[in-house]
Amino acid sequence: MQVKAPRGTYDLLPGQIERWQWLIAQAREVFTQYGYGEIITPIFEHAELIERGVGETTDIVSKQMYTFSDKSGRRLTLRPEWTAPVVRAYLEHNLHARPQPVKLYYIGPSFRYERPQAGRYRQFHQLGAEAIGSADPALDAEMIAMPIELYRRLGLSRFVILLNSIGCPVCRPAYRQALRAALAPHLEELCPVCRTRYDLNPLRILDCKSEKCHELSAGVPASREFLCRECADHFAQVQAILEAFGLEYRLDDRLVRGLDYYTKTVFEVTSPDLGSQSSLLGGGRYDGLVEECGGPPTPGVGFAAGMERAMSVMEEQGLNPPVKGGPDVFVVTAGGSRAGEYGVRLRGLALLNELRRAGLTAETDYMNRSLKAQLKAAGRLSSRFALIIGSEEMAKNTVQIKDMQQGTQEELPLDSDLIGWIQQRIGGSKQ
RNA sequence: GUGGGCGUAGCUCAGUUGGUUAGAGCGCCAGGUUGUGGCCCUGGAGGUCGUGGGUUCAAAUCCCAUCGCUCACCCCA
Repeated sequence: MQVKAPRGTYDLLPGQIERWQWLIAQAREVFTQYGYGEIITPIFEHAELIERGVGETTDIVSKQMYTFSDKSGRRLTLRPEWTAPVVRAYLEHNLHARPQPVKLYYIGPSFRYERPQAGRYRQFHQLGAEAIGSADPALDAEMIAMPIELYRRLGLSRFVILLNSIGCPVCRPAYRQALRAALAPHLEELCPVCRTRYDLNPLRILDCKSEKCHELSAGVPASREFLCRECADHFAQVQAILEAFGLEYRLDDRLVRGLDYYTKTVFEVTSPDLGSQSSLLGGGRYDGLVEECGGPPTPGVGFAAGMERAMSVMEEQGLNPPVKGGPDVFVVTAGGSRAGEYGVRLRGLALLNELRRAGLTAETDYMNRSLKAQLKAAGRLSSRFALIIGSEEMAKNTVQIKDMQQGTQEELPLDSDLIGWIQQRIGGSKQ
């Protein structure tokens, strides 16, 4: 048997998961403040939804999907991203009947079959948001400002906002033609992939990393020069709002994004503290997607942020959640759970149970350790108090309570208000 | 799918031109106190040297293959 997590997946254990939970907690708080409600969709969807939603010619659909048939022969796909599933849910549950726009956020795993590397996994986690039903440029800006605010609260700094507009079905054909015209003389010099892109999706030639293609496409016109009146107007407003928010961004002619559904605004936030996969989040507007999925013409905009990427920067910069202390009390039973002292153990366990029911964080030993070793364990857990009970205490109906920080110890009657005594000393925050 | 780097204890790593029972630090467990943690001292457990084959009197060490990890390309979160 293979005792190893599958390639491109990993386990999160206590010690690292606190940071993960912190990220999620902060995200929930920020998204809620911005008026987004959480949505959870299935981890798998009908393959067709993803294929049509994301686009047949994209890398995701053409080579990165986990697609399988279930026992009834349905073709299903582990979701490679959340936008298409969220749009599906929007249509399925008639969310267009609710006040528009519908603002949703999500947190959870996505799957893409790729060779793993720094910041890239086969099961990775995204947190993101979608605002469906409005074409307001304020939402485009919100999709950038909101995650940036999340990063700010987590303590991340040093990111670069890349922005572009790739037009709409009205103006893009003209741009495509211009692009083809500019590249036509060099068609033979393009890489094989780009030669097929030339016909299918010439915009993608712009973000080809091959040196030759990069050179050849250097002088071509930018999509922004071909925007129709509406798109140009929209983009100007997005920029104005970002500026009003005090967010600095960089216009990037080559930012076209690899998913077919984008229209108008596209953006990416990158971090210099990441490896080669430097993108913290990406997103854009998708005014044609709802219709493509069988709904009425409905605008939408969203972003998806990589949780592993954020975690990586947080780790890099030593950004940790506020430290939580150890247990309030560690119950030490002298003589351990040895048969002869079982009465002691039983009394100790009853006390432990009582402490926990009172809302205190309480621990004990489960390894039949010596008194000394139990105290050591209590110290290792940074327990605030050690409550010690042995045969002497049993006889006197008392317990020893030791302050592990001060090193002081006193004896209290068993029928005194032990819990009150402890609560008073750990501060009133616990009930 | 392609290329580079790396696989020795739970973790981080030593291991000479091939040479005897493969080591250290940390961690873990126990003892140094008949019932008291942290520091210190002592001891202990723990390793198919990734796996398979080859060369050799002898392989952790050299060769081949294979698997895994990792970084990069493509692309993206």
